[in-house]
Amino acid sequence: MATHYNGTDGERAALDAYIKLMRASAAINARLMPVLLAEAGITSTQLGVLEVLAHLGPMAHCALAGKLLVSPSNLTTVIDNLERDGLVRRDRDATDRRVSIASLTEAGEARLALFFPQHVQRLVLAMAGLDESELALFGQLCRKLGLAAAASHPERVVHA
Amino acid sequence: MATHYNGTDGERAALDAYIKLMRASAAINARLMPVLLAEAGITSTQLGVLEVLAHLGPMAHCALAGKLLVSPSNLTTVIDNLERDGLVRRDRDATDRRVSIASLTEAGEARLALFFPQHVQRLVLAMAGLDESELALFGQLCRKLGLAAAASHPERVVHA
DNA sequence: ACGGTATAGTTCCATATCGAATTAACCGAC
DNA sequence: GTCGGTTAATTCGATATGGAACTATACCGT
Repeated sequence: MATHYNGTDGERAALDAYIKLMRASAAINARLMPVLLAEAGITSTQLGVLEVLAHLGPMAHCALAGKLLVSPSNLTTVIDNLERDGLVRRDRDATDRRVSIASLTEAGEARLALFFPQHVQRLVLAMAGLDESELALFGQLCRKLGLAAAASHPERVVHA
Repeated sequence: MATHYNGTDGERAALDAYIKLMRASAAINARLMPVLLAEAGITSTQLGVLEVLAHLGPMAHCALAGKLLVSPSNLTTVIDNLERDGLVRRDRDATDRRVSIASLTEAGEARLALFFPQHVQRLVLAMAGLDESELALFGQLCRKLGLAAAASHPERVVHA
């Protein structure tokens, strides 16, 4: 047991699973992110932005913040840095001038194409503690847990 | 599938599980941490420090950083803030004057005792997407994944 | 005893992160 | 058409976060 908390069984089960969840994500990221930053000059959140824009196309900041589960104010900073580095562009929406549409530049697409395959290689190594069937099961549990948590969290949009 | 990446099956499995892992931890923390900060004035990392000190007693910064998987420089900042708030105390080790021993103050123990039970209550709710047997299984998978990732990461100490 | 190396913390700098307040723009009721 | 509420994004201030450089101390081999 990772916790010594003197609560009910249910409490200790939840606390124990939570601690292991946080440890696992920290351990994985501690392996991946420093290399990514050193080799590609890209931080974790910046990668998230680039990936979403690459997969889903240009998107309003608001929608992007929902996808990435980060605050709008954080997103402003991250996109500032990406724009400064020439990887992302901001355009005002034509019909609603409040919204700012972020999209990948040519340089952004090129950069992503350059480092993403190696990043995935390292990801596979970092996740190698679980075999393929365990990964599938693990993913299902994560998804179930995450969706339930997000659903019971009224302020934040649920994103399937 | 959460990813559209055009890699091998193994790559997509790892990427998919990784994305779900990150989403789940973000969703859980998005539910827990704002409340903790608002009600107890305690951030996520500060809570980690308080918990470790409460369970394991006074500890050198170095050991604390290993337990929490954070950098020494980060820990300096966090302990600075905890010390300013009177929750933690620093003492120089008698035999090795390089090391700084962090320990809970009376106020720190009192504060922890005050908010921790409610925090655990909210944690149980946040984790309620999985039933007790699923939580146990999930914890095992997290642990296996995290330990493997940490073990293959030579720079950082492995902590069972 | 000395000198080189290793280790614990800290400082500094850049980035991330969030909440609150602010600004700009939209929209619905009247 | 205009006013009031709503929404999108930004700004601001505080904390977190990690790497690199630095300081102080310890240790080790000769």
